[in-house]
Amino acid sequence: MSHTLESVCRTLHEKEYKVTPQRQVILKAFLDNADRHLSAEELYNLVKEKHPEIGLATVYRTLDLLAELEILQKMNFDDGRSRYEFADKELHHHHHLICVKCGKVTEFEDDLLESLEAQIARKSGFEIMDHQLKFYGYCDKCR
Amino acid sequence: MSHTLESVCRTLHEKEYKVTPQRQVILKAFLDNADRHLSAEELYNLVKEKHPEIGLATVYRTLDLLAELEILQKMNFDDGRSRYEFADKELHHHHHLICVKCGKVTEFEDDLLESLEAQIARKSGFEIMDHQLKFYGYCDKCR
DNA sequence: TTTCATGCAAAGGTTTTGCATACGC
DNA sequence: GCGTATGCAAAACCTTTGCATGAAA
Repeated sequence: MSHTLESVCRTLHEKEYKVTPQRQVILKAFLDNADRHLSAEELYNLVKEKHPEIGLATVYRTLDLLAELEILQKMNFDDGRSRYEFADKELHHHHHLICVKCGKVTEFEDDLLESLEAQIARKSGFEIMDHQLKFYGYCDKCR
Repeated sequence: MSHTLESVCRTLHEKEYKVTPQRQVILKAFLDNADRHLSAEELYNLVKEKHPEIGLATVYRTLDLLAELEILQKMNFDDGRSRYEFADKELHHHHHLICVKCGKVTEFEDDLLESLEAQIARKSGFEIMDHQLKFYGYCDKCR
């Protein structure tokens, strides 16, 4: 079950945040490019096409807010800027495959880390809440 | 087999980079704190104590060089700055445990991702060269 | 009407760069 | 002596913030 404009607006409403046109426009642009791991500036550039009045700071603030509400997750793919994706808490974790040649980020939809997590918790005394696994290599097209 | 001042200087020499006093001082400070995942500025502050003449830009340039030579690896622990650790290519990979409360980064010295890597390569067509796995949670002291 | 959100510009923090000087080899 | 490395300061880059204005509820 994925996010929709309506479901996110409902969440904003429940948490007593205002459902402004800017937030809706930004969210819609993000939803329309859900697979692209957009950065703030990329999203700003998309939004600007139809809504040049919206400021970059508003995009940053909206992304911050959605991340705080755990609707989005802030990610780092080592390209010097933060990128975002939907945080589907119910879904299994997925991993990221980062092409070191073209920079494309794709997802791999199996988790398979349970036994490793259990082992680490047992051996290290660390209480694990979350993880993030990135693979670097060459995508189909680049190798 | 880990890195030493001598081995790294030898590599610099072989690759026809100059073995300057600044590079040696910076490298020594890094070696003396090999477990701390120092950032450029932290390293600069250490170095400055005894060598106030060394500039921050030189620290950045030295870290860049050592990363390019694959002596160091640039890491990102989501605290807004790059951190570095030795890249021991021969050694097993290790994973990072990041405490979300105190920020401490510790290492877990088993890899155990071979079968997952094989599976991903098979299913996705991605040629995996490297990976990075971070666990977020609470360390011994913080929970 | 009250409170929160926005837009703009300025400031912040990290990293990079230009350039004259210094120095390893 | 040649060519790279350094130090300094300025610039570049991404992100956050202050503040007056505007709009949601």
